[in-house]
Amino acid sequence: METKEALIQESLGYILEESLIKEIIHSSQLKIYDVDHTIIQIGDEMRFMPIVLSGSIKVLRENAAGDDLLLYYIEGGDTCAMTLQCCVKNATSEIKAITMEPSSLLMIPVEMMETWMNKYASWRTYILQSYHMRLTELMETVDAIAFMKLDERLLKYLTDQAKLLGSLEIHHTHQQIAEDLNSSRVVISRLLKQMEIKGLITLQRNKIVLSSI
DNA sequence: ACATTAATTGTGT
DNA sequence: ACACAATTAATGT
Repeated sequence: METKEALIQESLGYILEESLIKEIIHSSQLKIYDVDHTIIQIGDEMRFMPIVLSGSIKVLRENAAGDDLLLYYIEGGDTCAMTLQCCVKNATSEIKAITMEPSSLLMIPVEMMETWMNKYASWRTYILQSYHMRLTELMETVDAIAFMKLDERLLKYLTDQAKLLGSLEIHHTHQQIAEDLNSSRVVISRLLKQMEIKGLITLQRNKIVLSSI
């Protein structure tokens, strides 16, 4: 197991200046989570901004009825500046975040955010870039929901997932996929079957294998 | 190794 | 959407 310092240096060392790295090491908390662990639940009080050091997490929105919708993913070295933004206002989370693989996260206390924003140019750039990336991904998701049919969205979901986890195999049940896409299990099963007939994928229990990306 | 049960997936209405 | 059948994995004996 790598030390906290090494992990931080490895993922952020190139982007952030030395003195800031020292401060981060000093005031952050390192958290290690297993796969499918809920890091942030809706209504949680936001006292930390997470930076993903390794692994990846998905961010979902939930409606009043309790249906989920996948918004975007956050990979290693990335952060969710939006988490911070949407939570400064009312201090509770509007979204939930779940690990997609075993992941290590760095928890930055929110009170450090403003201090560092004023103090470090590299931090400002980092946060703004992250913010921009999240917004771009969010727009892509909005486009997908507004303009793509479910079968196209499903294919995009599978390829995104494969790219992110670096494997053609996707270990999800049809039910879990349906939840991410805010659809129903039967519909997903049928669409997947069609894709299998077209030769795009092969189906096994708890596992979908992409023929190609 | 076998039987039982639970979870997942497939299909017709 | 619902109901049910079929298949597969997990567990106990």
